[in-house]
Amino acid sequence: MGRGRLELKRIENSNNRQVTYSKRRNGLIKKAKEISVLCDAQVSLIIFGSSGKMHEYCSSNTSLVDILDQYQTQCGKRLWDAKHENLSNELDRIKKENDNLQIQLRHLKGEDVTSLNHRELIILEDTLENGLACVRDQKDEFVMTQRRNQKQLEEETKELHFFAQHKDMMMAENARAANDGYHQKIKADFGSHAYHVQPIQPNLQRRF
Amino acid sequence: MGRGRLELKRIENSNNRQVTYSKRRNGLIKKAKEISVLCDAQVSLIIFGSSGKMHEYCSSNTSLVDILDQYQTQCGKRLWDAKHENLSNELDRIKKENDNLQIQLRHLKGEDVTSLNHRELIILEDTLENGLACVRDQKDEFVMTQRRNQKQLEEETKELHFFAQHKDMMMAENARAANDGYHQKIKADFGSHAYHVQPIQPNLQRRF
DNA sequence: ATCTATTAATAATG
DNA sequence: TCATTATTAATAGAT
Repeated sequence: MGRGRLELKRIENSNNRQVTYSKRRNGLIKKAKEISVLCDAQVSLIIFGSSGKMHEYCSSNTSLVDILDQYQTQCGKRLWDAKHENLSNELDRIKKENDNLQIQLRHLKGEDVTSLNHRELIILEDTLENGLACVRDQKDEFVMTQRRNQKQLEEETKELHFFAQHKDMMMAENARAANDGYHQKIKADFGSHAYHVQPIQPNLQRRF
Repeated sequence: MGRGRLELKRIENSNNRQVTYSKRRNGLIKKAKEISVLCDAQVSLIIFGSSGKMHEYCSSNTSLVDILDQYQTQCGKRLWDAKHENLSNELDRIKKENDNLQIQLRHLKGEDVTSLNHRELIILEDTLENGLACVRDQKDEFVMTQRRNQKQLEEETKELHFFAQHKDMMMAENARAANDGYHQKIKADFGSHAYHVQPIQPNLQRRF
C-alpha cells in the first residue's frame, strides 16, 4: 500500500526506515489487538527497533509468563534451561565436591574406615600423625608464648617494684639534699628525664 | 477491509471466527516478517488460537531467548527469576558449607592452625587422637584378618595334603580288595560319596 | 481454497 | 512528529 510498491528488503534511507518502522509497528500492534479480540486469541508481541527501544503487546486476560509457559509446554523447547543448566551443573559439581570433603573428613575423624584398604589406612595414618604433630607444636607454641608473657609480666612487675623503691630512696635523699640546700642542679636533671615515667614496654629490662 | 465494516468484538459465529483467525494470523505473521526485514527490527510473535494451538514467529538473526533477555533488561520485569532464585540460593548455601568443610579439613591436616585459640587446639588434638586411634585399630584389624586368612590357607593346604595322602592309601587298599574279589559293595559306596571331591570351603576342617 | 468488493494500512509528501 | 492523500494490501463474505 502507499504510493508505489515497496521492495521486501531493508529500507536504506535511515529516516524513511524510522518512519516506516513507527507506522508499521503501530499497525502490527493494532492487528495483534484485533485478532485477540475478534478471534479470542492469546497474543504476545515484542518488538525491538534498530534503536533498541522495545515495544510490547500482550493480549488481555493473559500475561507474557503465561504465554511463555504455554510455549514451553507445547513446543517442547525449554526457554530458560540454558541459563539454568549452568547453575545446575555448578550445583552438581559442588555437591560432589562436598560429598568428597565429607568423606575425607569422616575418615580423618576415624569414621567409616572399614571401607579403606591397607594402603589407604597407612596414608590416612600418616596424614593424621602429621596433623597431630602440627597441632601439638602449635599448642606448645601457644603455651610457651603464654609462659613467656607471664614471665615477662612478672619481670616487669619486679622492675616496677625496684623502680618504686629506688625512687623512694632517691626522693628521700633529695629531700635531705634540699634540706641541706645542696646540689640543686642535680635534682633538676634527675626529675626532668632520668626517671621520667614511660608506658610499659616489653623491653623494659633494657633500660637498666 | 472486506465487505462491510467489522465491529471490534469477538466474532460469535464459531466458523467465521476460525476462518478470520486463520486469515488474520497469516496476515499478522506476514506483517511481522515485513517490519523485521524493512526496518531491521527484532520481533517475537506468539499466538494461541482458541483451540489452543500455537503459532510463532521470530525474526531471523535472533531468538526468542535473546528477545526475552532484552525484554528483561529493558523492561525490568523478571520473567523466570523465581525458578532461578531457588537454585541460586541453594548454590550459595552449599558453597558456604563447602568452605567450612575445607577449613575443617585443613585444620585436621595441621594447616592454618595458627589462627586457632588454645581451646580449639585442644579439641582438635582430641579429635585427631581419636581418629588416629580408630585408624590404627582398623589397620591392626586388617593385619590380623590377613594373618588369620593366611593361617587358614595354610591349614587348608595341609588338610588337602593329608586328604590326598589318605585317598592314595584308600585307593591302594581298594585295589587290593578288588584284586581279592572281595567287598564290592563297600567300594561302590566309597566311590559315590564318602570321598566325593568338593570345592574348597573355609570350614573344610569340619569334615574330619 | 479462491474470488472480489470493500476497507485498512501506509509510503510519499507537505 | 503530525496530517493528507494516492495507492497498495488485507481481508470479510461469498462461492
